[in-house]
Amino acid sequence: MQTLPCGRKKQKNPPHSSKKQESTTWKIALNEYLKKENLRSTLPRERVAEIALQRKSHFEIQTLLREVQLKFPEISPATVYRSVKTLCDAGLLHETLQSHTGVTLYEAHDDEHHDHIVCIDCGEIFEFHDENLEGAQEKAIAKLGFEEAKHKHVIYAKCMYKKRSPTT
Amino acid sequence: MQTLPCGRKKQKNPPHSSKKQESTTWKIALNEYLKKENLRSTLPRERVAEIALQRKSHFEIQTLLREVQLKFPEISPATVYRSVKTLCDAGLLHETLQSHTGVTLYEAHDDEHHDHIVCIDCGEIFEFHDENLEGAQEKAIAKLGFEEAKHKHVIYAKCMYKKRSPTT
DNA sequence: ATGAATGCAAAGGTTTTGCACCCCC
DNA sequence: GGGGGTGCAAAACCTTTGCATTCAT
Repeated sequence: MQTLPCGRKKQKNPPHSSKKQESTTWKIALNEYLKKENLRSTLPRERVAEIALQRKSHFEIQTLLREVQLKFPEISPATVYRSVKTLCDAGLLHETLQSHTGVTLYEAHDDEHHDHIVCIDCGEIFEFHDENLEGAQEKAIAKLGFEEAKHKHVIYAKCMYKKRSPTT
Repeated sequence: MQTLPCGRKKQKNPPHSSKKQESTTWKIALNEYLKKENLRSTLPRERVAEIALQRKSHFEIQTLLREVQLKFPEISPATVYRSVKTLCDAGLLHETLQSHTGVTLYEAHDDEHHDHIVCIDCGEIFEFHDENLEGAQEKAIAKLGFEEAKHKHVIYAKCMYKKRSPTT
């Protein structure tokens, strides 16, 4: 979750939420998936999962890769890539969108739907949800004959962080 | 420009439009830009520009690269990449969005603003413009404190091409 | 013990860069 | 003739793959 453009923090996990429970939820889900698919639960994969899933916002695989390498140098890049793939298959992670530089970003799966605004200046990504916009979009899609479907809605705009820069 | 989801063709350049004039417009703009920046107008760059700018819809740089290599084997990949960069700087081309496979797409600059729908099944890209949606989006952005700005709006949805596929 | 998972290194694919040469202005 | 542009090849990067080994079940 990102800082809102106005500078305030949007608290996704207020101080007294049931955070601890959350952090084990994915382990259960992961193991369920692994069992179902006759895959095995291993330490390297769990570590990658841990690091990937505790990230609250969008990350690129390179960032994850570096963090894993830092904390667990013995885990190879190949394993990170393979684990991310598995986590996507398991539905715990999904590709969200491309950053303003064109890199694929991942995000922990979240049941509440949200759209994204990517700042074309600073690259910051903001999540938001707007009923009116959802409605208008649905209508527009329907008018064009598209089937109702999940959508990723990404708006590239300018946040106000850089407002100060004068004429640069 | 793409086939509309309903199967009809949307004709962007009807048979008797002033197509010829269009095809030289970019040369003028390009040369203006080059002059302004003290750059030189050269044949390889012009050829890349020609091929890139005559494409009516979205293309990936790899496709362009292959087409250039095919028509002008003497032009090196490096030149293609460099030319695309220059054309972007000149405002004649711009990165549009990512394809459903995550590759950056380019598009010839077009004054009329449009949004994109990417079909998550077949990858087909459709352009559209919807006033209501634009309005709702502007409001949503404003509410979040974002500065009015150009936006790229990409919706990933399902078109109906694959409706026939039964249970695959 | 069986086969999935891993680490390593090599391969693959795309884009960038260094450099000598070329050619536009 | 000066400096931008080009082609070539090498380098840089990121990701995937093959294979022997390890390890979960």
